[in-house]
Amino acid sequence: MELRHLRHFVAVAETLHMGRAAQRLGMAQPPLSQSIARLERELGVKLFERTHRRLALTRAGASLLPEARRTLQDAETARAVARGAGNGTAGDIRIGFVSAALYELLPSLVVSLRQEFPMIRPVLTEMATNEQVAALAEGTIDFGICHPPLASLERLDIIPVADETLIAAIPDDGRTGPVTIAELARMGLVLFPAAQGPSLHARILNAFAEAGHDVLIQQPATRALTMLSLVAAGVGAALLPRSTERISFKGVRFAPIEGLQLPALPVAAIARRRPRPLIVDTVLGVFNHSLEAGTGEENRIGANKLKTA
Amino acid sequence: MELRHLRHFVAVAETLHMGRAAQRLGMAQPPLSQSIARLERELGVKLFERTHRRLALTRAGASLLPEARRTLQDAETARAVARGAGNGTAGDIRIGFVSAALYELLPSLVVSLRQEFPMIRPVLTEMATNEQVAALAEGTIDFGICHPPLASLERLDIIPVADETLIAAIPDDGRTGPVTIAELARMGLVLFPAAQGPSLHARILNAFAEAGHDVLIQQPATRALTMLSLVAAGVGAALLPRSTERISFKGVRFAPIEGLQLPALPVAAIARRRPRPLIVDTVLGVFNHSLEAGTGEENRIGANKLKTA
DNA sequence: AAGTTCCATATGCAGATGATATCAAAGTTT
DNA sequence: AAACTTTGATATCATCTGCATATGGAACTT
Repeated sequence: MELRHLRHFVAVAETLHMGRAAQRLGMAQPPLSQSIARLERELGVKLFERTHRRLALTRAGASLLPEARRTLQDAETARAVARGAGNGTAGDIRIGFVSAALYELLPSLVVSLRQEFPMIRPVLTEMATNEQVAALAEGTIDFGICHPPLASLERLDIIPVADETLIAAIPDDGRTGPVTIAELARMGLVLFPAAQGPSLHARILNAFAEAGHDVLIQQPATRALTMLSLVAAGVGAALLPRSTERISFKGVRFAPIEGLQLPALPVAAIARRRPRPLIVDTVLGVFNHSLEAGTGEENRIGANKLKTA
Repeated sequence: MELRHLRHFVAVAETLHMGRAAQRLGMAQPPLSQSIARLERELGVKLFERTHRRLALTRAGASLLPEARRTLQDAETARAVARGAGNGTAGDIRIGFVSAALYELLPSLVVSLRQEFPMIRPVLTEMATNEQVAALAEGTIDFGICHPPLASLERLDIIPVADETLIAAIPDDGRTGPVTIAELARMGLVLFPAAQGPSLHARILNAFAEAGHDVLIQQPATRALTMLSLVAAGVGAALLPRSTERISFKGVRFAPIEGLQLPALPVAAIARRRPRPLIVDTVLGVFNHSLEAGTGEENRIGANKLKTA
């Protein structure tokens, strides 16, 4: 049994007329009759009732029809996916992203991808910036959304996307409004490990020092949710990208920081330099689109226009 | 592109070795290489990376693989369904049933069917006994669960299944326990139309007459839920098969009937006489099974063993 | 009764499929 | 380093499948 036979069967089943079905298939009627007969022989079932000068589906034929249609549809999809993978409009794209991208950048990218290239399937993994660089090097991901600057920027395209503001997540004290730098210093910080972003790490500590406060790092942590959990437990205060504010976490409140000139948190897209799979360029393009489209009031990130170089 | 090519591709993709794949496919290696090359040419995509004396899937190949597998799987299913439809183990079976079957007979049949013949798909329609007879005659259903006796029993196999006891559904009076025949007669009845089961209809009225009570039919109704709704509205009392008791309907209570020798409500399976599609015999067999299996305490219906004639 | 419609059968040809033989490249062993 | 092994590609040929044309036959229509 081959797809051809299923195509023939479906055509005949839909027209119930050998001649017309043959015409639709672009072939003559006799070989079509034979093809159907062959299929019936192989399956050991009559698919059509030939009586009364008219064709009618038998029960077996009626049962086969939807299955045949589905098989043909799948074959067509397979074809389209393979072709699409060739020109970068289908296939898997493995995306690494930092948690700062989780609430705005990533969703808008995924939505845009589904709309524009439904045959592209994003495979998402949250990972820190340095992990992304390593994963790109060893080919584990194709595309990263991370926080520059990067340690090794060789063989990578780095496209600045936006600057995120940092806000504080502090144990809920029942109050609202900003926290002062003195309060933050008193609580101590839950911060990412220095290795994970040495430059930003240093700049944050510097900012405190310049303001005349000495701040203690109570506990390093990597993921946003871990940090929030630690904050809720009263371990200290965390500095997180503003979009994290969307999470409501029992025992934690978010507050802008008063009197402290914290560095902005840059966000960039990274990918291997060319030569790289076409799909990477496609996704970069969609990412660009989704940034332009997303600059309404919903998007708090000042969107630097992304250029694919 | 034919299924053959997909089979070849999947074999090579899974072994990553032309020779072994060819062996698995029962063919020589050279034509397999050609077949793959042909597929790549048609799709316009390289599916394998041939470098390093070893095969490796390209991105396009990796994308195609699951689609190809799925297509082959569907084709296999199509085959199985067609074959199964030939020997009565697959396909649609259109079942008509009276509401008395809704809570015990029908579910156990459907469950057994799913277990024993997952490729058989029951298509269920609730209809009265006389409707079932007509539907069988014109080929709208294949199988019925109804209440004998039937008006025209020509060309039908009738297999007695069980006797259901009738109980009363009366407007909720806050009490529990049985109702008397006098009370029922006073309320009047919500009963099915005589045409829908002349024999039972007559026997019910007779039973009242013999007990010395004249009973008024307040309102004819066909479906169990309609009757319950009318009972709740205080129109009268309904006589329903005991399994209906499972429904809890606001404003209605169920009660056994005291002092009235009501006829039992026979239930039977009906189908066209042979010749008939094999699937009908299969379903009759499963029905039989499910009756035997279901004679635990959960089954209040005394199960007469069903014989397929 | 002749004509029309429609599916099945018969026959022939072209192209695809697969087999055998051979080649080429890369890695392994002696 | 040379011979050998492994593995995929290419060449050539036989076979078979699939489609076309021609024809037959049954059922319904005019």
